[in-house]
Amino acid sequence: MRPAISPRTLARLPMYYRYLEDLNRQGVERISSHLLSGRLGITASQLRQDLSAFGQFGQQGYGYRVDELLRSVAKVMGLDREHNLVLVGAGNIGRALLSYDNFSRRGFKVLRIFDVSPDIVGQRINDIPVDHSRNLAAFLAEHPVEIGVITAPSAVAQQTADLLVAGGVTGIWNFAPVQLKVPSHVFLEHVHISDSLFLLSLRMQAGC
Amino acid sequence: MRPAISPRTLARLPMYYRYLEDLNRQGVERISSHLLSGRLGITASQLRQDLSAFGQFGQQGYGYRVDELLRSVAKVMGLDREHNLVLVGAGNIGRALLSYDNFSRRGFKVLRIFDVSPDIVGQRINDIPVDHSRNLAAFLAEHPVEIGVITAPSAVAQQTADLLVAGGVTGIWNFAPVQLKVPSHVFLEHVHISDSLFLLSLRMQAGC
DNA sequence: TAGATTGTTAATCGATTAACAATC
DNA sequence: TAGATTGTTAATCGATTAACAATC
Repeated sequence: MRPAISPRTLARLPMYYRYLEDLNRQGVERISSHLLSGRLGITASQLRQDLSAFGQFGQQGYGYRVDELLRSVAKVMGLDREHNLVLVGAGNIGRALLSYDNFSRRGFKVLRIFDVSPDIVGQRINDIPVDHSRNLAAFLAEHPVEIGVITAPSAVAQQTADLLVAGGVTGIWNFAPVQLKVPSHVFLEHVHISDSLFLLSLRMQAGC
Repeated sequence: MRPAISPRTLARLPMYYRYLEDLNRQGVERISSHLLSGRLGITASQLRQDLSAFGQFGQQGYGYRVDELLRSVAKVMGLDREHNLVLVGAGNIGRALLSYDNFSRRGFKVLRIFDVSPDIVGQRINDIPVDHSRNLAAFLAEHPVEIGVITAPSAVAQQTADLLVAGGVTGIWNFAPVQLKVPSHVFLEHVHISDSLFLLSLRMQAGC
């Protein structure tokens, strides 16, 4: 097993990926660590240090080939393969995520949506069947799912996480504003939307 | 002016606030740094260190009064006053944010929504008038707005930010997956939703 | 009072930056 | 070749943790 990579380094990879995609789309062939880091507001040292945690992708005197680096970063991030997802909670945020084509394009396939509202159970959203949440465990027993998306209300977030974990999910993407407890083998990422607004307010207030 | 507070400390405040609110709602009167930090998965040292950047809120031998600490943290975060917002881009994410009552409850008032779609310009969403984006500058000239929310497509995110800054906004809450450039007096918080999913994928792939 | 717990100082740890030999 | 730029080691910086005197 590779040595553990620093969490800060990991957290910057998606930004690199996003920007490299942009450059690639624009047809840029090569880029140096100085130019790339400058655009991202970090130092060239940091960029090279970060990349070196995953391998050697550049050439002295030349820099990086954008398309090659993009492909390498994608692979490191697991974006070269498919991921099966389920989404629990088809409220506003859930629907916003589902309508975002960026994910399916990158191989994140939502197999099924779970909700408790009789209005939508049995329907389809973005061509994905909506099932009642009580059937979540049964579904997971039948289908291999890597990632569970929690867009359900806070009150049921923890029990939803428990069901997902029991069903063999190894990654949870949580939008409910609560600290979830999951076993250490399960990876947890949260998007605390309101925390972000409150942090903006705090920084404006504190002036830093 | 107070000495600058570490960005990591700032970033944890919203979590403290959220959890204290929970405790307060449950009627808990007092809590020690050990108990509180334990629930949040950090050390008691870190919690006390963080709080001490803003003042002294506890009592030796007793701990913290939940309601007092909550009020203090809210004040530090600027949540004891109103903030005027405008939202640019009433797509899926924009609408999801607008339907989230959590913000208006905390004093974040969306004065107006801007979009370019003829289907919604002139309508109201959640009782907030929708105006054409071309009128954004004019609106900002007439109304004091602190925070601009960018939920518009990436392609127009930077020019939207420029308009907001020119209009006197001092905080930008950005949901477009691009690195915005803003002057140093403007505070910028972004919610890069897809970065978060990609980071989850990366961590699962890398095993850390 | 005795026990508990804070606020803060000092020690440790980790992350960032600087520097440079290797080399395209 | 000469100039440019990488990958990596060493130096610096900042953040976290440990420890403890102060005190409720």
